[in-house]
Amino acid sequence: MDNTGTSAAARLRAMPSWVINQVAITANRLTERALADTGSRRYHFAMLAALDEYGPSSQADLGRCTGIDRSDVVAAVNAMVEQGLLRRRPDPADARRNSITLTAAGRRHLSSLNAVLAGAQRELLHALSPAETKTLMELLTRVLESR
Amino acid sequence: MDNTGTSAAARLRAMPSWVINQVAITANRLTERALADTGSRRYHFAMLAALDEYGPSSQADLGRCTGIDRSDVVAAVNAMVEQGLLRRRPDPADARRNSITLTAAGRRHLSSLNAVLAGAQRELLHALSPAETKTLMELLTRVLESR
DNA sequence: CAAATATCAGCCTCACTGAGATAT
DNA sequence: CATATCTCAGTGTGGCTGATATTT
Repeated sequence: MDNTGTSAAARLRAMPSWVINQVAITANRLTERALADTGSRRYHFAMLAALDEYGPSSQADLGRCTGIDRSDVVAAVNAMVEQGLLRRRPDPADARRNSITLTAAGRRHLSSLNAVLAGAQRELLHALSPAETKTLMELLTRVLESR
Repeated sequence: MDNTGTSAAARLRAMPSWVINQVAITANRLTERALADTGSRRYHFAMLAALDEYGPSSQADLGRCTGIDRSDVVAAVNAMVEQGLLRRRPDPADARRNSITLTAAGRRHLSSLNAVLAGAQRELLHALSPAETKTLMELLTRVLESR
């Protein structure tokens, strides 16, 4: 072999799961780099965005609508309560639940994360036209929703 | 929130890096499950496929054409030499390198992995037509090659 | 000399599991 | 009772870093 150009094996380049994973690795690198100076991680953004969209939620619901495991939700809520971005209170209507709410600081923080992450998306997809990006998203969404 | 349908937040569903990552998680789950009874992992398959395609290679080249880190290549080669799938010899032409070659057992093993992984791809993409799959792969490949 | 290779030890995040306590 | 929520402790992989020894 003489792989000067860092091009991957044809067998791998033709395998959907491999290509998808490589793109995901790239995407995660870019988003992590973008978030580096914000004090937040990807999980944090996902939960802030969900709370902004749905309003006060239980941790279980938060996990469901972000795809984050229940036990990782606990850790992320802990961290963000500590940072003053979230408030955690017992849910008066169901004592099993915590009611998690965005604070004003959390809402401000979310909007700065939005800007930062929008930049990462552009970096990731700069080779695609808007129409192609739309097509890509539709296809990926179909794959995701098919299970 | 009342997220009975497990549908994700709109903000996340609209973010390319999030959707790509979710699909990658799904893909990795399916491929790992498919490989479960084979004694191999994804890294092992990637390296076997590269060796089959390019012939005997150094570990550094193997890492480059699979996207696997140099230090993880060491571990994977160790495991597969142990299993009798690979042979590791010093490269007579360059004493810094090891020459890694497929054994007959390695070649046989690779073709059973091929079958198993083809099934996982079908599972992953069953919601897409062949033409859509092709489009998806083209777009993802462009994203990958743009960096 | 600088650059490339192989190896080792170790880090961190993420995705996930299992079990327990509490409440519905 | 079964089910749901929250929490904790812990696992395993994957992607990555830094250092070292050796060779080109």
